[in-house]
Amino acid sequence: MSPFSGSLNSSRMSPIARSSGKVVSVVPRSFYERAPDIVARALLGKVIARQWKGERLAGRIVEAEAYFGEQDPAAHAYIGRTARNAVLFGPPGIAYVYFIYGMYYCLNISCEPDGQAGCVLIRALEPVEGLGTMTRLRKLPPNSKPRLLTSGPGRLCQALDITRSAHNGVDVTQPSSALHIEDDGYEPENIRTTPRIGIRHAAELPARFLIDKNKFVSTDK
DNA sequence: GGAGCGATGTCCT
DNA sequence: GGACATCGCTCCG
Repeated sequence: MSPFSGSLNSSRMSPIARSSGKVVSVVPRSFYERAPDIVARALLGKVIARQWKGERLAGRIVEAEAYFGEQDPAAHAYIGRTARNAVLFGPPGIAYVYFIYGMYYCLNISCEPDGQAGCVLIRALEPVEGLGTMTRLRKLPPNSKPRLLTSGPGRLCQALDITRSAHNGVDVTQPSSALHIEDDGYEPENIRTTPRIGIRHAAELPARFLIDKNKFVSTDK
């Protein structure tokens, strides 16, 4: 299977790089203007790119969860609009970063049209570029297993130095953003759907998507 | 390898 | 004052 099928004839995506014959485009806002479960599934295989102090850090999305709007008891939007979750009610394609358990950040991308809440939680990446820097940001010893870098929502934010103060509200559809999402044409072969994990409310909903047999997912279950 | 648990800041009632 | 979309460390087998 060609890793390049998918984006070549997509005129809606503006190419931002053509190194080594590979067409890389930023994922456009219209991509996110859909239901969270559609977007979560479609985000698998896309690349999160982080410009960090002149260096490029990147990882491929291998696991994501959908959170629906005000009718989803597990979603932050469930309680209605507050200062904390305001991003969720705004336009699609914006990073929603929040602080959890007193020590970790989690990265979400807002979905649905402007005015409608909904988002996708990025749960795991396969690290692609800048593994050495990721290892240091994670405070892991050199030569640690790559899977420890970004296999989990808190871990990947630490590995990419993603924080609420720096990244909540960032537009990930702009190539110039220090945090944006790219499509390099990769298409995952087998996508598996499971219940969401790590939550107490509405946990039975099958809204977690992962690339089957990928060793960088947070857990196989 | 799996279950149990503590650490710790922010938001909302 | 409690909940929390986590992680890494113990302790036990």
